[in-house]
Amino acid sequence: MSHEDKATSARDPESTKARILDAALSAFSRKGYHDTRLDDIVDESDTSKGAIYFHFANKERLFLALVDQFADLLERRVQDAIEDQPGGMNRVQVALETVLETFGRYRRPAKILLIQAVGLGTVFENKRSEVNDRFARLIQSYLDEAIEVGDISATDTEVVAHAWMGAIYGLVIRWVTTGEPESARIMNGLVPLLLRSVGYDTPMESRLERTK
Amino acid sequence: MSHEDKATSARDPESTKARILDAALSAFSRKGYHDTRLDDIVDESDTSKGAIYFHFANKERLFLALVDQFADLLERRVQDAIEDQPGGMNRVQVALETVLETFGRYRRPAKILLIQAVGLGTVFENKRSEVNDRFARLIQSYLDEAIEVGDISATDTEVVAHAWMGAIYGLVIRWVTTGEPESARIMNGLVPLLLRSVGYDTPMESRLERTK
DNA sequence: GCTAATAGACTGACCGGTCAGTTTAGAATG
DNA sequence: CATTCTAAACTGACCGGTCAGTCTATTAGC
Repeated sequence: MSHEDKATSARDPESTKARILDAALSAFSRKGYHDTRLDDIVDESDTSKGAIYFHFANKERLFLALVDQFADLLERRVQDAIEDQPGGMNRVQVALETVLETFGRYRRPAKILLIQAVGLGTVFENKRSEVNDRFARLIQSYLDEAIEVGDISATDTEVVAHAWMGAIYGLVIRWVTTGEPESARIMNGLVPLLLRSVGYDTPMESRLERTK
Repeated sequence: MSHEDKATSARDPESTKARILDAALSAFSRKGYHDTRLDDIVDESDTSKGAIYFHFANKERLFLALVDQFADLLERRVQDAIEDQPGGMNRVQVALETVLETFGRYRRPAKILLIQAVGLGTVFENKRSEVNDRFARLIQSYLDEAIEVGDISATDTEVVAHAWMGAIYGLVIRWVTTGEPESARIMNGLVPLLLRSVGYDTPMESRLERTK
């Protein structure tokens, strides 16, 4: 027992930090902020308390790092998906789909942002509403664009954007916790619903139903 | 100073319990579950730790009592508002308006249900999703009714109901925390938006805009 | 109608576990 | 051997929950 017990690959700060973030993601998303002990993260990351406090100022910062990390990812993905889209309502639709698809692909970070970051104190609440507003404003700007282009008629786009975020959150939260409305059903049901809410009947899928 | 200092009406179990619930409502809605100390509630209610534990099994139960209290109120109000409404889309609209109006009138309980009850452990999460589903199912049943009557065409009403709850939550949360979109703006913007999302163009307000 | 007994409501000092954060010693690297 | 990083034992504030005891009201006995 001595020089290099487990392949701890000691001396690779980046990998250590990544392992900590990984374990934190797993633990926080499972048990929430308060029910996650630093020692849980130590165990799961196969590191130590000292390592955590070397890389992060405290528990709160570690948690916030995860939120930021995911918010950045989400924004990047939306902007990448948008950029080679023609203006107007197309962008709105792609933005919505990307947000949904990203939440679907990254369940655990989504859970942290949408659930575990809620109802903690002021610091977290600020961060959360900061991230939230960031995306609401993004959507809002695409909506305003679509209005300018004439794809849809004028409305209170701020309210629309926040309502949409809320609708997405509501369903994703449910899906993340219960697995219930399958992601396909969410995709197929929600996006047209939202688009219709601003009077944009989604093309490329004619309405088949019209019973009675 | 003597026989009956403050109108503390000491020895009135009902009023004591009510004072505790009141103080708990105030404290929890302000600081959240974990940041609220039992002693905060003791101070604010002008009672004692013992009194709290006489009336409630523990901190958790005290909190859940508040959630239940508000959920019951909300359901009662919706059902009262609904009952003398003709079937179909009218009910849907009135239900929506009542939910919104109730959240508006009872800010603090709303904040507890929508924010402070999120991201606490399993017990709370279950309670929250129980309450949430209760209202989603209520809305869903009115929607199904409206479809049957022929007011709107068929859709995935479960997804719609949850999306609507989410949209409402999203805006109310924002309003409760920042005061931002004034409640009038929410009412006027959100309800038509939601109704339009299922292809029901709100009557009694013709669309004026249609630029270009 | 006075005292005693009982129950119910309430008080608050205190206990004891928990955990974020600190410290210290030492390993790896260059 | 200096620096950077990690391990793990340790500290102590903090706070939910307990409980022995007090206070008041009501009933029973005489």
